[in-house]
Amino acid sequence: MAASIWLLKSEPNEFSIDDLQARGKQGEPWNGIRNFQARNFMREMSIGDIALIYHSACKTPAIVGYGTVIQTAYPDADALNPQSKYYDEKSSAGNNRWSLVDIQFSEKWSKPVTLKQLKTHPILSEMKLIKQSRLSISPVTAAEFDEILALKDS
DNA sequence: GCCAACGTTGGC
DNA sequence: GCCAACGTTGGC
Repeated sequence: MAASIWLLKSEPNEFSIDDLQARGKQGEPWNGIRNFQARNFMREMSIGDIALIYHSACKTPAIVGYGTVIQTAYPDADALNPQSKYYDEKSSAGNNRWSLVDIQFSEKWSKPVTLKQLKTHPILSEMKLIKQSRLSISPVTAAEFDEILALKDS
């Protein structure tokens, strides 16, 4: 089966694509997702899936490159740690509500595809990212991915 | 910093 | 199980 394509948001102040690149081949645990829809998408991810990286809450929101899924969903230990800002009192070792995947850096684009471009594009303006703006992880169709790649090379 | 959108919580 | 209140996200 062909790899699926996803879009993962991150705030560059917190964790940017440069930080992901710096992690090298060990990758980064994509922790702190506390939204059920986003979590469910993570649980559908397979090794080798493409993870577009979108920078949000910054000067120019944009898709800035992509990574690859190198570890499928596993329990998020931060949910069980009262010291963590991602602690969830409703989770327990036997019933951890939250999961995460590991993402490895693949490529940073010299020409990011901006939110403005997406919003004005006939196909990309229909993306889940745009339609459901607060969702931090969303699926991307093969057709949408083609259009995104065309824009970053244009 | 404002505020619209919207997911989650909790009282009933 | 409804829905008002609340909290968070994220573009502008």
